[in-house]
Formats: sequence, structure tokens, C-alpha cells
Amino acid sequence: MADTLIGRRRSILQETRCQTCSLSSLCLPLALEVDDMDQFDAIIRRRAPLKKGEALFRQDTPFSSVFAVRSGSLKQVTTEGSGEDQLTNFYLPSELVGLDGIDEQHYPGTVVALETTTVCEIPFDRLDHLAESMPELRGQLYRSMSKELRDDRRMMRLLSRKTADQRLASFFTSLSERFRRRGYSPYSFRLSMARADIGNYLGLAVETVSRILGRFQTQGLVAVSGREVNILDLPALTRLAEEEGAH
Amino acid sequence: MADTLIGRRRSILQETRCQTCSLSSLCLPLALEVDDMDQFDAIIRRRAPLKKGEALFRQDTPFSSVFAVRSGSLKQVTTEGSGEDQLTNFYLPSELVGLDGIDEQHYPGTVVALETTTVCEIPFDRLDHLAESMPELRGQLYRSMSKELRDDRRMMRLLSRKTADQRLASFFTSLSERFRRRGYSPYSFRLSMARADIGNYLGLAVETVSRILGRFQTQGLVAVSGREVNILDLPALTRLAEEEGAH
DNA sequence: ATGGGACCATGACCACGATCAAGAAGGAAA
DNA sequence: TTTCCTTCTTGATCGTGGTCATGGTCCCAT
Repeated sequence: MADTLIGRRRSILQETRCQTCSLSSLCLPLALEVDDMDQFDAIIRRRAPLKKGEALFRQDTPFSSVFAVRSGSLKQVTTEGSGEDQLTNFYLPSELVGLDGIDEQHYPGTVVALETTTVCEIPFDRLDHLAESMPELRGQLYRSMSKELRDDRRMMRLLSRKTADQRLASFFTSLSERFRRRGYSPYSFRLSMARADIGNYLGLAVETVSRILGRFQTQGLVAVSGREVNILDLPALTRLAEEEGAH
Repeated sequence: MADTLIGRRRSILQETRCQTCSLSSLCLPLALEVDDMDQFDAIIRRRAPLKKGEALFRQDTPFSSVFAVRSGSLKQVTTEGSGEDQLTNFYLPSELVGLDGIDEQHYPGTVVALETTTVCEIPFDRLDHLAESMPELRGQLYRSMSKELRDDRRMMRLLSRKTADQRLASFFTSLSERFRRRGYSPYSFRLSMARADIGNYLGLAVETVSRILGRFQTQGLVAVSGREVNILDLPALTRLAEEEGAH
């Protein structure tokens, strides 16, 4: 009875079940059997959609859950002692937020919605408990963390070896690829983040981002209008992104 | 009988058992009960010590094990398409190498010994199998990966916001702290890596590393002679490391 | 509609650190 | 030892991208 009530409430709010989620092929439960997925379903918690600018959680609050992005997008920002904010990541649907909080048992940054965003909350202790009996889930969890490690290394490479143009080109090709994998157009999309966010993320001043976007435009690589982006020459952009160093 | 033979051979070669390893309080088996530690012991494999310059594994070879550093130190280097090598990490005793290979099932970089180095090989499938029945081990594994994520984010911050001086200062304070945690002097140590490695890691030209080391010297922050380092004013160095941006 | 604030574009200038160049010092092998 | 090669230091120059400054544009609330 309690089950049906909960079931009812969920389906009224919005579909929460992984089995019918269009992201399931990219998300954590990937590779789970139907039975396992039901169990997994049972532990995830829906949260009310976040409005633009709202925080999913704040830096230094105790770690308790990881979150899978269902729709929308978020940014992670860390503030350190004397310094300015540093934007360390953007999260798109199916990506897992909060994994870097496990070690110290608090979140190392504030995660903020860039637009209206829904997430699935996955209490970590229950996730771990399930993982005990589900090798597939365990593997997927390792893989998520491992992937994030690899992505971080890519980012370090970008930050330490690429010119401003190459950084912007990487940013666009990476976004393009992530949209493609999620079934959206890899050529035409809307940026949910401000120029300042892009600059902060890429280690560039806002002005530089603007200037280079302008240059890309005149070079016929992309057409940018506000936050609408049309990628006109993806191969050229990819080439640029994969170059490194001065010239 | 086989047991005793193996046991004998091990203790002749060198002590491999976690229980008597001086690093056990920092390493993976941290927090394991005695019984569990025995099981853990049983799956790790000793490798012949690596000589300076030898590779533990090479980029793109299939992932099979993670490695715990027992003594010595290593660097991880990734080569990408057209680009130059990028040094993404230094590993010290008790640290875990290879975790970023899980996702794509091959190692994303070549790991090379900076000096004579011994490691414990931990076959990942067996580690995962043990983790199934040992929540503590599982937790420790998550924590290791999570910590690496956090460290990576710190590195990104360094690369995108810090000046050359601040980077060098961070590098020294970080090394100092890592030595301290391992029971070595935090003030006096020997660098196992070349200036070029430091520069590559920090996103600086070798020449810049040299120059700034010189400057640190005249400022009385450190005394450097070749690869011997004496930290003279750790507080000042720490202050510098924690600053950010231009002035 | 209109005003105000955030966001974005563009110009002028300058500094940090890369690059080029040369030489010194360290270290391994004969 | 001497040789040779790698590693390190120091100097001179230059370019990318940061900073400062200004004006334009978008968007939202009233």
C-alpha cells in the first residue's frame, strides 16, 4: 500500500524510473538486469527541479548522496581561502555529480543549476550497499570515477599546453560530442553558461573568450549569436582542438 | 608446503606482507581487520624493483592491475596525437597507480620510475572480488579515487589561476606535506625528478623553473643544490602557494 | 514601453612567461 | 682521469593573453 502510494506520487510528479528514462543507456544503471534495476530504482530519490541559479548543494556541506543529472545542466564551483572562484566542471544529463566528495565526506564545491534542472538523488550508503551484491553496478561506479579522472587529465593538458584558441575549440568540440552522444544535434545547440563561466573554466579572461568567438566567426568555424551556437566546420575545429602549443 | 615455499621466497626477496609494511596506515588495506588483510595480502603480487627510467606499464596497454607504490617514485606521462608529452602525476609510496585505466580498460599514460622503485601489483578483478565482501576495502577504494579527483581539481586550479611562483611554491609545499605524512622530514628532501619534469607537470618552461628556483633561493625561502632541497621558510612558501592570480 | 543590471564586444596597453641562444655543471662510462 | 651527453642556469627578446576602460546589447521587472 505504501508502495503504491509512493509509486503513484512518483508517476504524478514525473517519471522517475530508470527503465523508462531515456538516459539509462548512459547513466549509472547501464548494464543492469531488469531485477537489479528495480532495486536500484527503489533507492533513488527525486528532487524538485532546480531553478536557474539554485544550488544542488554547497561547498563543505556533508557528503551524503551522488546525483545523476536528468535534464538541464549544472556547474561546479570551488572557492578556496584567499582566492577567487574556480569553475571545475559542467554537468550534462546522465552525468554523475558529487563523486569527489566521498573522500573527505563533504562536497568540495558548490554545484549550481545553469537552467531549470532535474536530478536523481542517489544516497551513497545505499548505493554502496547495492553495489555489494551487484558487480555490474560496482563496475559502472568505478568506471564513472575512472572516466572523470581521465577527463580531468585531459583538462590539465588543455590548461597547461593549449593556446586560447585551442581551448575554445576543445570546449566546442567536447560539447558537440557530448550532445551527439545524448541524441541532440552536434552542430546546433544553446550554451547554458555565460561567457564568464566558459572563461573561468578554461582559464581565460572573459574578454579573451569574446574575442576568440569573434575570430572563429569571421573564420567561418562557428556562427554564434548570443548563446546560440552553430558549428559550421567541425573538422577544422577538431583539428584546432587537437593541436597543441604555440603554432 | 607450497605456502611455505612462497612465504619463504617472499621474505627472502623482501617483505611483501601488508601487516608489516610501514605504509599500511596510508595504503589501500588501511582499516582492514587482520583476517581481511591476510586475504588481501594473498592477491597482491610483488614485482621486481624497477630501475630508474623503466616503465611500469605503457600507454594504451590493456588495463589489468592497479599498483601501490612501496618505495621510490614514478611519473605518469601521456602522449596525445600530435602533441607533446604531458606529465600528469607524480606517485609517492602508498599511492595508487592506474586507477584512471578502469574506464577504458587500458592505461591512459605511461608510468615510469624516477629512481629505483618497488610496487605491489594488485590485479583489479581480484581486488574487486574481494571488495564485494569487504565494505572497508570498497570504501577505501572509493576514497582513493575520490581523493585523486580532488587532487586533480586542485591541479586545475593551479594551472588556470596561479602564477609561476605560486605554482612552484605549491609544488614544494605539497611535496613537503606528502613527505611529512610518510614520516620523512618535511623540510629536507631530494627531488627524484628533473627540472624538465617539474616544468612539464606545472605547465612551465624549464627555464622558468630554474629562474624561480634561483629567486626563491635569494629570497631565503629554500636552499636548493641540484636536487637537494631545504625548505627554509615553510610558512612564507605556504602563503605564496595559497595566493592566487596576478598580485 | 522603459529603466536598470547583467552580460557581452572591442580597443589600448602592458606583463608574465615562452622561446631562442649560449654556456656551466653534473654524472656515467671508457 | 677524460670524454660526452644530459641537465641546469642565465641572458635577451618577443608574443599571447590579462587588465583596464568604454560602449553596446540583451533580458527581465515594473
